[in-house]
Amino acid sequence: MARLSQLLLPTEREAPADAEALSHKLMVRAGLIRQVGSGLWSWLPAGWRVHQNVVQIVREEMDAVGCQEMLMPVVTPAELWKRSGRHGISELFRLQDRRGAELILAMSHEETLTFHMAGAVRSYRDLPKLIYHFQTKGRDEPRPRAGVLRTREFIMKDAYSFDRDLAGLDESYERLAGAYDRVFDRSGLEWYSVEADVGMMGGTGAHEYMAPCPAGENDVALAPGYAANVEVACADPQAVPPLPESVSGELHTPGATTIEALAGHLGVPAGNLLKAFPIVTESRGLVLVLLRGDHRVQEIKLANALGEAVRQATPDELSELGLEAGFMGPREGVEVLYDAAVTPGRYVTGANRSDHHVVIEVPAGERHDVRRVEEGDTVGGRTIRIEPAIEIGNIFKLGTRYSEPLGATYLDENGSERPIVMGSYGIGPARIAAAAVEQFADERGISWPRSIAPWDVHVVALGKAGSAERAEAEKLYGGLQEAGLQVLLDDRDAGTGEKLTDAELLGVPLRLVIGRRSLESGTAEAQARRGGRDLDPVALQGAPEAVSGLWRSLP
RNA sequence: CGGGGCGUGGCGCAGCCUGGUAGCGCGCACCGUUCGGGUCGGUGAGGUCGGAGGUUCAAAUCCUCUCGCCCCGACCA
Repeated sequence: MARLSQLLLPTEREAPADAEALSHKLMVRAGLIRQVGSGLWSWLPAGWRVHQNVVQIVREEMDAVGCQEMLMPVVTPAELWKRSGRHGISELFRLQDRRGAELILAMSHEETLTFHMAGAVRSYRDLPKLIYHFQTKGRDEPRPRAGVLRTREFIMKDAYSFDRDLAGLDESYERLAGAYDRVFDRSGLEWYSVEADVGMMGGTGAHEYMAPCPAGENDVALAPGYAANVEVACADPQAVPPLPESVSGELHTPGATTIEALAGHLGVPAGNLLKAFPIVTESRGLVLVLLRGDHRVQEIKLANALGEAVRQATPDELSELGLEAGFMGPREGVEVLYDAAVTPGRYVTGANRSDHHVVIEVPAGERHDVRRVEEGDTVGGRTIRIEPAIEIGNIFKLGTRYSEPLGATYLDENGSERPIVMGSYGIGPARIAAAAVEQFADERGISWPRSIAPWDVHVVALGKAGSAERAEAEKLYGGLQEAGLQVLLDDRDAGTGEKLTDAELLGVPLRLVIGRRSLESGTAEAQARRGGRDLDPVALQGAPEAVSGLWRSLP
């Protein structure tokens, strides 16, 4: 049933006042989604059609590489998560049943599936296996945002691979990566995959699939032939001229507590300064990370370089060691760590004394790449740019992170017991829908790629109820449906402007208008939503075939 | 978790500072009009002012507590 007169499609003239992101505004205005609570959203009929279209594409491509669909519950015994060590995660929703037994809402399903595999897999002959499901995930996000982009409950396609060794995992990983390429190509999005952080929990490789758009929460570093999340990106820094010899010794720098102020005061580029970033780790205590003044610490790279979690030092910890914010520099008794971009030479740094800096000679020695890459850095001579993107999928080589604690093992040819080697692979259909809105919307509204659009064709019937235009539109509606097209008919008793405006807001790829004017020539006017391009009018005689062809020619 | 902001008919907002029986636009219902870009005119319905407590003759407005929501940052298996 796709008559607008009867459909639940509450369009709005104005966006919710608190909406910021384009996809948030448009998806609410177009009647696709409605908010229930913070990070909790309902999908109205038209929105759900988009979501289901994405789901179907994912399903087909998963099946095509031999991935088997099943279903696991959301409510899960806490015991499984205690065994894997994930019960302590702060985003985990916890609950109790009537007897007081502890349960959780699954954030993903590694534990549950590994538990099943532990029981089902005995021999290397049972491997490999590729399994997936679509299921609701619960994540008590500290800050849900931007409509459906980051929510506390959402549907995810999560797949898992089970192999006997790393070589097998590599094969499964490549196979899923191929399926992912096809999913995102078919979704009509602009996308790319990037190197990603594997996290502190081990894992041997990870890629994220990114859809570039302004509302994206991730920053991606891009150069021809290079793409990486800035959490892990590495690049060659831009050169800076050496510090002029005229600047030397101890410098009186009253109030120059920021890099900008200090560089301005001395009249030298920020790259001549040495920034001190105090951190604390479990095993090392306080460490002064030293990097060029024009650079910033990338805390994930730093944590990976140190092999342990990192936090910023508190003011108390600093004053205990006689360090003063704004005038900090290397000093005896404090461990230092130099960023890789700090080449040996002269730099201005804090003198560990109020209102004073000092020029020091930095020697050659151990370096760690812990800085965030900057726009204008280079990779193999090619310049980096940084853009925001939405993470729409990820693939991750888990290894034995879950199989070991959950006892998922198999016997090899020699009869020795080995842990199963796993991979995990996620896709968020809601994010694909939101990314499509972000990427293709114009000032009039959404412009869906035809592969995920809620309908293929939007037929607008002008004229008043009972008119010849309305009757012809009804006929066209029926004919197009018989030709296998998904058709939405605007049969409301509304004004022309309202109908056309709503059609543009909703963003169905092909719009056909039947009005008095078009009837005179026995045609329906056709317009492609993408670009608002007028197409040749379609003769009502034989319209279904012509429209099918037209539709296939659209993006 | 830190910072900022907002809760007043379905949506968007004013009123609050300076207390005195709640208002505007859109939408909605009905009548007429119009019928190729949110047409025009008329009539009308709809609100415990997020909640609780307090001050006061009187609270949307002042005070206390509380719940909810948004934005920036931190965080993000």
